[in-house]
Amino acid sequence: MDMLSIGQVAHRAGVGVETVRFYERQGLLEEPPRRASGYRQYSEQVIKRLHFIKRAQKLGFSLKEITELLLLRVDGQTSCEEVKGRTEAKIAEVEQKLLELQRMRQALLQVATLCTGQGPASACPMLDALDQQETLDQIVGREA
Amino acid sequence: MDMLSIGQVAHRAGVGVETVRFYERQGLLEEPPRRASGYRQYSEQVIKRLHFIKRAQKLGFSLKEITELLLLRVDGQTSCEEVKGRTEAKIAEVEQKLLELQRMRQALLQVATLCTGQGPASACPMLDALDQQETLDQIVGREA
DNA sequence: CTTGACTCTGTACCATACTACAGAGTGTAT
DNA sequence: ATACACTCTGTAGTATGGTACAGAGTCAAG
Repeated sequence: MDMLSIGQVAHRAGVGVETVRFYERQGLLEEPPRRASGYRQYSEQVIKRLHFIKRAQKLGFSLKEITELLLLRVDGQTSCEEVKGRTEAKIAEVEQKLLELQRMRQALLQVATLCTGQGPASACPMLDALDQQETLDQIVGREA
Repeated sequence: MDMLSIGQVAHRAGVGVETVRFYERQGLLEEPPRRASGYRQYSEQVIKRLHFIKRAQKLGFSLKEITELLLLRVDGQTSCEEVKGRTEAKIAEVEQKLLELQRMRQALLQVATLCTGQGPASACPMLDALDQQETLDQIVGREA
């Protein structure tokens, strides 16, 4: 099994070398073994880990949340039940984000229909809507 | 027309005093006239402006984007069409995020069904699945 | 006229997620 | 053996959207 340098890892994962070290400091990547010189030596595994991180980020997870997702597998202390609990909490979180985004989408769509797409911006009905709380409050809802 | 102090403005708009000054520095609020003492004097107008900013933020616009929206209206050159275009771009952005979250939700749900909720984490079928990232890759999809 | 709340400027700080050095040592191809 | 790319640690800077002082001056009520 041949080892990878940090530069090779970064290149193959499509991130910067500094990012790899940053993730290590943040606890998203384990500290890899070192050569006598102190150079980090990675196995192929870390590429997959980096891909996982990037995907999760695209889905709106913060690095902190991703750390938690990763801990689900690493932490040998936790029981299977706890694993299930965390996963379900994460699902609830995702569903909450989905609801928020769906409401945002509705608001944007409705606001967009106001816009005729003609005339100067000074007379744009959409900007007017943003100026008058009744309109947008109706659309967006008036939660805290 | 009576004038408002920065504290009154902040209170009525539901933001902090520091936030009002911050928005001024960022160019989201015009520099208001001052009293002899240097105290800022605001008209009612600024309350509307602040509401506009908060509503646009709720729709997912960044302060920079909001600045642009505000400039669009001031600039007689730009058309309503441009505002519509920006809104539609924002809608596309939100819809993309929705798709990604829905896929993540599916992945988490499927992974959660593997978990019996019993026994130690070392024997958790879900963790096994997560250990072999191919499984999750399959579920989540393996785009760039 | 004093007290306490308010406001002023300027700077520093919080979290998030990197990114860019400096200055030193290392690996390798020719 | 020497050139040059690579890596090391540590620190500092970027952008976003604020928040929190310090130290000075101001306003309004009693």
